[in-house]
Amino acid sequence: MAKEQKVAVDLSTEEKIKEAARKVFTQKGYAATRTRDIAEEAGLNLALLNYYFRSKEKLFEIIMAEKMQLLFGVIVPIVNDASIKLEEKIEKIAVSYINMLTTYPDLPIFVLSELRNNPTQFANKMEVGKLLKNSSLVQQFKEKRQDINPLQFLISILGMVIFPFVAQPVFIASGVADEKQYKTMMEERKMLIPIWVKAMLKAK
Amino acid sequence: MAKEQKVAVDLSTEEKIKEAARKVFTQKGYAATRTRDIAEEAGLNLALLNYYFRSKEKLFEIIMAEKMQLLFGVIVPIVNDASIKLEEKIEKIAVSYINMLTTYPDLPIFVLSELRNNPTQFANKMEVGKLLKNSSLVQQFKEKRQDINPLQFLISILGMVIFPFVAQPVFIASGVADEKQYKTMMEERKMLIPIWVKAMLKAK
DNA sequence: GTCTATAACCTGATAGAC
DNA sequence: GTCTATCAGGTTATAGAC
Repeated sequence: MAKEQKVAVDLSTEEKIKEAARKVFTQKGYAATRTRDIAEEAGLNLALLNYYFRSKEKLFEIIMAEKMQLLFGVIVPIVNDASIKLEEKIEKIAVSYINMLTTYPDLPIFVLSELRNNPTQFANKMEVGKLLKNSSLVQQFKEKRQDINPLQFLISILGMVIFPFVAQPVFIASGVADEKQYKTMMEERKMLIPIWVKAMLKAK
Repeated sequence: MAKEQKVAVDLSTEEKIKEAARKVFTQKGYAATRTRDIAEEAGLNLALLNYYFRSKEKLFEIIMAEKMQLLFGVIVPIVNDASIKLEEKIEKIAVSYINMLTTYPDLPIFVLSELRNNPTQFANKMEVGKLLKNSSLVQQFKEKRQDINPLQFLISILGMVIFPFVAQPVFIASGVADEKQYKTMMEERKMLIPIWVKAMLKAK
């Protein structure tokens, strides 16, 4: 069967290319992606990629910035909202992240593995670091627990929320669960993680 | 400054190539690695790669199998040892993994991102799945908590242990911590994770 | 704006001398 | 076994017709 155009036809050419690039880059990573793959996915000619975006790298940078925004953008408004108390923040982080990652399960592995290759290239997009370090969540945690580095707590929450999506291909391919069961489990985790994290808060 | 040979000179040529391949593949991934990079890293000529390993892909498969063994091999003997009780298993998993990952911090992101690209190609190396599903740890958890899917528990432990290493480049590059501080935090986690996980076990 | 054809370059692999 | 030189094929990017 011949490969077919996968992108809706009622988009501008530029948007068709971006849409195809989002899909292919996210699935295969920068290095394994050929501009031909993107053109084919978009149902367009190869030359149009360079006409609209000048180079593979420029196109990638646009997609990468978008994807980092998507991944980090979920957490920033929550951890920094001082009007939400700690326990509620935890619930919101779990629910928002799991909702978003259910839609884009390969987002974290994409962003994290591309950042491994070029940690500095995108460092400017990562003031996230300082936003987290001085966040309302960190302040609230400090009030509860002076004996533990708040970063340890934050990393643990993120690990419980994000890691299952990073490891999803392993669990599926190894037959631990099928895709549907896995999705159900992620749904369950919206309830489970807040319960577990609250228990961690009190643990001695 | 000219790039130099990075591998000890007292190894066999074959082992020099493997050692270089371990380093370059792990750092950059299969697609972004050029056989020339490996040859240069080994301080050897490009032709020797094909002489000893026939192709880039064959060499990669050898390294990939090694790395999967390293990543999955840590946990299998622990979760399946019925003579160790649940709480002790948790401690052992945290300590063994963090020790190993401190030595090979980029191991998880490498294995997980390569598996994303070819989940089926390495599926045979992943009976790990069933080993975990029927493990002593799962049995022991079931005795304690009939109300929670044991896989949820296992994924959470692994997330707390492995995720910090997957996300290390982000935290370092965003200035949340420097490499030394991060290492200290990982050391602390050997104590912290067992405490937190035990609290999760009792959480209602 | 969109296409075909092709240039310019890169990469994996091999031939053949030593 | 190890090297240099080179091939064959693929990939990004562009030129130029429409």
